Amino acid sequence: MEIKIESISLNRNTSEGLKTAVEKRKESGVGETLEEAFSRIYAMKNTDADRRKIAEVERAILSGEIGREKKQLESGKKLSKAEVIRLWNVLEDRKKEERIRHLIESKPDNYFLVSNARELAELKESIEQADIISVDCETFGEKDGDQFDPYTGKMAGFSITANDRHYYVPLNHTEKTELSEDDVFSSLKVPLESTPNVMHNAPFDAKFFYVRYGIDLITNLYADTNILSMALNENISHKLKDLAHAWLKLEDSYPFDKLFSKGYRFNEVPLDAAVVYAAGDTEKTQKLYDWMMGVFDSREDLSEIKRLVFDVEMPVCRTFIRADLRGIGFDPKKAIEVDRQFEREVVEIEKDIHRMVGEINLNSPKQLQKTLFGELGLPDLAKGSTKSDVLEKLTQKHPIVPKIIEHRKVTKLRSSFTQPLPKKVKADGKIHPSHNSWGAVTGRFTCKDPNTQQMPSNRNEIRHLFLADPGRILIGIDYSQIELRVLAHLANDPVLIRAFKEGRDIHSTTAAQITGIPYEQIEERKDIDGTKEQKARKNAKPVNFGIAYGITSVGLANQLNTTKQEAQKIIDSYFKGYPNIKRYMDEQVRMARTKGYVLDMFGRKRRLANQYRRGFTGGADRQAGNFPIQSSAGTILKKAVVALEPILPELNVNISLQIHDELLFDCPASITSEEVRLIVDTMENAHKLVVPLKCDAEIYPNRWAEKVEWSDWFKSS
DNA sequence: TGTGTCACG
DNA sequence: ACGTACGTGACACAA
Repeated sequence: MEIKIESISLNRNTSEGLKTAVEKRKESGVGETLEEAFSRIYAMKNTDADRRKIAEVERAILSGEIGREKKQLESGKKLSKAEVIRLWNVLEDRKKEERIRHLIESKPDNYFLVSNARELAELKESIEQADIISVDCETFGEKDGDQFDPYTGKMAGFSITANDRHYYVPLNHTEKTELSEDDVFSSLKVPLESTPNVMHNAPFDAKFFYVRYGIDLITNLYADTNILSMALNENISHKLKDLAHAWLKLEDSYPFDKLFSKGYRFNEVPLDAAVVYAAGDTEKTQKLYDWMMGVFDSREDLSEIKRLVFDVEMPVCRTFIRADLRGIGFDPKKAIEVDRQFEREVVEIEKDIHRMVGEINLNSPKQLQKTLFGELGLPDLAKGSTKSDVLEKLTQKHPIVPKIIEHRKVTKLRSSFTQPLPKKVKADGKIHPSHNSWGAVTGRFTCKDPNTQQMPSNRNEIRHLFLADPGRILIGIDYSQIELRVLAHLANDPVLIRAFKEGRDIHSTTAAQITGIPYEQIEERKDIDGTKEQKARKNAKPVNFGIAYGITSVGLANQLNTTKQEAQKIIDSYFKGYPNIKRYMDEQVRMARTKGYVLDMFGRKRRLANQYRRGFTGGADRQAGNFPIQSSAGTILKKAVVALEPILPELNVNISLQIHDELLFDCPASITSEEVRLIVDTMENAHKLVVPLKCDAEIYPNRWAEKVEWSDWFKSS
């Protein structure tokens, strides 16, 4: 590898240690001593990282390790901060070269580069003899490609660990081997697909193998060390190298960008270095897996979470790798059309706003602050914050406020949805999001590229851009009030339990508990505008939502736009009406404070000791109250996914998306109402609580969220 | 790179 | 007395 060094060393031969002022003056070369130059640069506005770099360069110059840049010296320029940073980069590159040299020299005897037919045959045999292998791939992006995207990125090569032998198979390196990609996969496809495997971040690697080479590592995916790691401790860093360091006490290994220069791609790494780096990753994965399984098996208290991992998490992980690969249809033409319409709306709003206050960048909270609280003199209710729930309260004070809120909404829709989404469409015309089935500390999913969990639900233009495949329809099935049902179960609260058993409206029930108005009276009069019953129910909704978050008077006051005192009264009467809920929440807080963690219904754990130590006491209390509810609800949906596993293929149905308490299914247009009921029943019976679970199904024949009535759809088809 | 804001459940 | 809703990811701005 070649690293360009643009500077020259003036003083490599000068003796180390103290130098005279004369020498320093000479070295700096421009009538300023180095000491003066550095104190000048130290006095500038520097970040902590900058200061570290400056100190490093100062040390290197004074020790003669590096000299100033030739170009700068010749033109008589004083040492600038920019030059210091450039010199730091040169030093960094030198260090990288040294690390690579060390890496190559330290190659263990059980690391093998697979570069010819004989070595390939050896690897094949190793895989065939192994009970389980670990797999990892190295990727890169070229031109428009993204190294993290299996649809546009490429695989430089992959590594395999089998029976403590660690192989790297280059596929796409600039340094060629005797093997083509065809040679490799015609030999290895069967053993790779038929041997149970373990990966770290399995969805990433499995998708690359499947998309680039049609290799299915999903069916035999046995464990993902990222998931195992979440099960053992959700709070730590789950990067492979960090885990190997923390748990295996393996010496620190450098991540890619600490080893190779900026812009360097893995396919450009010399093979003798690549093999050590890449095979090191599968060795770590394998050793982590062995270590973690040892921990799970030796500790009785971990048997429940181990069951959760292998009976629920791993099957769900596999299901969503397949869901992401299948993707979901998208309508980019319509997206552009909708974007144009939004643009027209924005132009109109901006005209109105400029008429009122002149030129202003509405995207800049700073400028907005100045205009609203400065020039217009509106009251600053929240320390200068201009977020929309604060602005909402000023909407009567000045006609510009509702305009700003509307402007925010529409520009948000454009910048987060109509503009970026068409760029996410792959060659097959579909969007392929990336679900992480245990991405959140609460066990919930996360999703990215794009995050289909945050498509707007109040305006349907965006969801309508997602399409059913030709000849097929989308069906969305969501759990109704699953968190409150879980809470009723966990807290064993008689009022809440009875409400769910009798199929009562839960917001009216809470309104009755808070106000003392009889439930039936609220139900009767809740649709009549201006009645106290309607108002009571409207106020009860945020209470029901907030209760699972660890409600506070300030939080509720903000939601209801009322005073802290008023909110506190509501909370007090809520807990008076639901005494067991209060007791349950207190119990979680006590558990978190004494034991340092809380548990959900299925043994999933949230460790909060650190939060308490850091003085985030109130926050940790609320997290303790929220976790069992959020986690249990999420796990019930995951159990439903597992329960559906044998059923869906029979019905020719696939899961497309997950939105926390909802699944979006891709179904044949010919699906019958009985078949949909079977899916609903399976979801409702995924787990038995003391209250019934209830699901609602919506039929979307063409576009997501564009629903037709159940009765209409099933009579016409 | 961190902060503020806002989309979702 | 203090500072608050829980959990995410994406984007624009300001350094």
